[in-house]
Amino acid sequence: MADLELPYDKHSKESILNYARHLLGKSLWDIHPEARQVQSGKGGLGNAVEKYHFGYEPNSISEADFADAGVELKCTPLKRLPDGSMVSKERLVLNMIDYVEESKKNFHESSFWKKNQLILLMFYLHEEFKLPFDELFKIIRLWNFPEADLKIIKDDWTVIHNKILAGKAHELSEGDTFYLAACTKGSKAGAEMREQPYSTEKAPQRAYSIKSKYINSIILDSLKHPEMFSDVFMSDKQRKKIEKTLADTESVVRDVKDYREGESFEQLIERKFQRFYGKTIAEIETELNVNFGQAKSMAYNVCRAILGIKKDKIAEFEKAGVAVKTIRLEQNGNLKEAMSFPNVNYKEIVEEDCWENSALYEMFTQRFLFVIFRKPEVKDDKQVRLEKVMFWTMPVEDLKYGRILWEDTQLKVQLGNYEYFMKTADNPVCHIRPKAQNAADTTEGAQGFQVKKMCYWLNREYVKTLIK
DNA sequence: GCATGATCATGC
DNA sequence: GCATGATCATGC
Repeated sequence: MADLELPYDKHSKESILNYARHLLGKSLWDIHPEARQVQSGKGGLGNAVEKYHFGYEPNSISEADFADAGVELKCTPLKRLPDGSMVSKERLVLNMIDYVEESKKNFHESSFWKKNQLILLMFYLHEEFKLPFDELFKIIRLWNFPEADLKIIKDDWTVIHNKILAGKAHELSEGDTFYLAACTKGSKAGAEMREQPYSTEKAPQRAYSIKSKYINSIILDSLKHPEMFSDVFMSDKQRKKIEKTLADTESVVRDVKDYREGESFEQLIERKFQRFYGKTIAEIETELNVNFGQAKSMAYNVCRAILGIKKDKIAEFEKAGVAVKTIRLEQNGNLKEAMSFPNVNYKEIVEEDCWENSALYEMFTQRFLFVIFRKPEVKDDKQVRLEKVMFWTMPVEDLKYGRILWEDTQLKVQLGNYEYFMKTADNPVCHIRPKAQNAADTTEGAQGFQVKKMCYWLNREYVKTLIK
């Protein structure tokens, strides 16, 4: 198709955006009935939008889709939560990582930066039993990363790059990074392997991706701009809730000048905590003029206070999905308790098709911030001292024990056996134990009858060794 | 009411 | 001291 025939100016990002907006509030089939001839599955919508709406053949070039305007097109699904709000259905998968080629580049030469500096995001609402071609576009906008976020993304890219340079591409994990991640990509997770430059070991094929929590922050931001969305709110109540969420979040770093020379986001956070190491809760409370409140929210409140956040939520932690966890040590350095995680969802686990797509996998591949306290001899809970904080992600070699727990649990739930889940002694990393209000507090099992509530735990000894 | 983070209680 | 079972407390 000759350029002159294109209904937009391919050199102009504004023109491309304006033309994309014809789809806002509509489905592809609504305005391109001729596209009914295609019915391919995954990725089909993106390809069909390129072909039928924008009038060019889908490609797999290393440049952005609209090379002349430097705009990369991405169609990505939203899902509705039970409360009616819309969130990203999944991470946003970008280009494949060629470990060999990428190892030779710096950030600005990287395939990630070349392709994804400016993204035309077209969010459509996923609905069960509907083909994507028939689903409605709800948010359409251009996106480039704000300076403070780009700093974290560069740090993330460097973490991925350094692992490739160290011959450890096979140990990459989504939990290694904050916003930009190396996610597995292929017909079957882990099935397709690729060469890496500094090791003979083959590494699972991975692509750059933006974490779904970060995408959620883009969705929220879009709702501040009426021209970017169509028919998103179901009620005033919901609109107010979103306004509140937007108003209740605050960034740690508002100016990239806050970083010291060569410092990463992670190092900046650790630096801010360091001067409080060894201090009691009461001392930190006095010094910062705050009250940390009760156990459940204490660790997050400590983070907020020390990082200087006045509002409810720490923006960077929300966007990266950092899970803040408290660890309490006895005087001798032993853990007071194992570390608990959300409940086993019996109905869900029997439906999960593989370990990599399981809820437990998602929990265990998060980036964690451990806030570690140590107990003195006195018996006053408030007198625990802040020992240190540390970011952590479960190493790939330990994830296999997560898989063992998941496989064992799924099988037992399928068989209706709710009595003998894996215990501490059965698995070096994780186990399952009851967790309920009381003995009468039960939940529906996969077979429909009421069973005990259980939750996932990281073993006490395991956590002890990893914080050393 | 329920999910979640954390802690208590008991027995070996 | 630790594993295991059970429960408390908070926030939405």
